[in-house]
Amino acid sequence: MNMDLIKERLKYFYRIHRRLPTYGEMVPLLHYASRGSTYYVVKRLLQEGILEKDENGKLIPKDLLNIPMLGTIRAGYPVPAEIQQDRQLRLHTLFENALTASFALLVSGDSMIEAGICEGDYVIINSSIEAKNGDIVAACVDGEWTVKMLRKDNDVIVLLPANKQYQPIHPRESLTIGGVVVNVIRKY
Amino acid sequence: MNMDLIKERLKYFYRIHRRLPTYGEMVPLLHYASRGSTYYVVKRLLQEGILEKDENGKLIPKDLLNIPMLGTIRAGYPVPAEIQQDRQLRLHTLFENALTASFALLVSGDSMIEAGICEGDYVIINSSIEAKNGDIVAACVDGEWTVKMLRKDNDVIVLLPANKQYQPIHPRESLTIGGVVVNVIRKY
DNA sequence: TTGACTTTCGTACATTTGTACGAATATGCT
DNA sequence: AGCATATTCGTACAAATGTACGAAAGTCAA
Repeated sequence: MNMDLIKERLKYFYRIHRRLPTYGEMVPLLHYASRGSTYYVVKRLLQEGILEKDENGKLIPKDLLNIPMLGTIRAGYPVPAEIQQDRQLRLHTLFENALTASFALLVSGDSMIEAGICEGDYVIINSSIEAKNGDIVAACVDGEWTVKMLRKDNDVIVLLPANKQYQPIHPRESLTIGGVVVNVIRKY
Repeated sequence: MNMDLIKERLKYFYRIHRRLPTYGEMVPLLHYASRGSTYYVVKRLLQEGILEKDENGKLIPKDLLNIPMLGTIRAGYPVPAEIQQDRQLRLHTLFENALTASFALLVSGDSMIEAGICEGDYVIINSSIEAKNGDIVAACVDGEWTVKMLRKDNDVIVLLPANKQYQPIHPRESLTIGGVVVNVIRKY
């Protein structure tokens, strides 16, 4: 039994079903003839840390939601991508701040283009994190919402766009910080 | 029984365990006294489309991995975010192309800055999608990897940076398209 | 209050589950 | 070849699982 192939098949099942298979369901999936075999093979995956069990003894995914991380790529002049195989981009880690007290907004407009936030992007806002100087925030200025960079100079708050064609915003009457942008997600 | 509260509790369990609870595990989680009750309540969640069953009759999450989608926000001059409650940003949908035949790369450099791809971003490359004109691709030019926009003019291929300080790349000897960028993810 | 729902509870039952173990088979090494 | 180890199979069993159903309790409007 090829461990990588098994991992692939489990990953496939997980993608389709959004859950791990039971030992019984693994029998056809992994092309075994009995549950004893799948039990044995899962034991090995547990030892290798590819799967985990929670405190109720149920299997939970560990490295299945992940995407192989091949290394760094220059977006400047081309240099070799330092291929560092077998690292994994763990989506769970990437979105750890997105799954609690968060909401998403679809971006329209181009005022944050120089910060890499474009029309059509989704920004994830965490409303439980306190906004620090320099954070990109979703703010309600004088009754209207926008995404900008927060700048505090001793109690004077300015919201800076990341596009030279726009002016900094100096809140007049009211300012509510809705939360801090913790993720930007783009889909092509 | 408050459906929203139940949803919250299931979401909480899912975040901790990365799987749905069994009917038995739902009894303490949802503060019921018997499995009959949780079975009843899950039946309602299924009717409302909050949970699903796969073809094996097992529960699978539907709206649990998701992030509330509050609407559109202007990154230009502030306008009211058109709050459209109860829509959900489904991470699964956003990454549907990322979970098959894909790998991730960490971006360094600034040659794609005008396309909103910045240093520190993760790009997800799908190697099974054929690159079309205008796609952002990971390509190996004369032995070195880079992220650029693909331009094909009758068999002449040019790789365009998205930064005026860089020149278009005209592959001399070899060009391999590693795949198409399907997602960009940024974490602050 | 009455009556019609809706929700919860407890119990029951056939299946499936995780787990264990011994026998059989395959694999690798010397 | 031989032997040791790793893997697969089949069977067994207690526990948990999904499901069904009738009774009890709760809710709500007339």
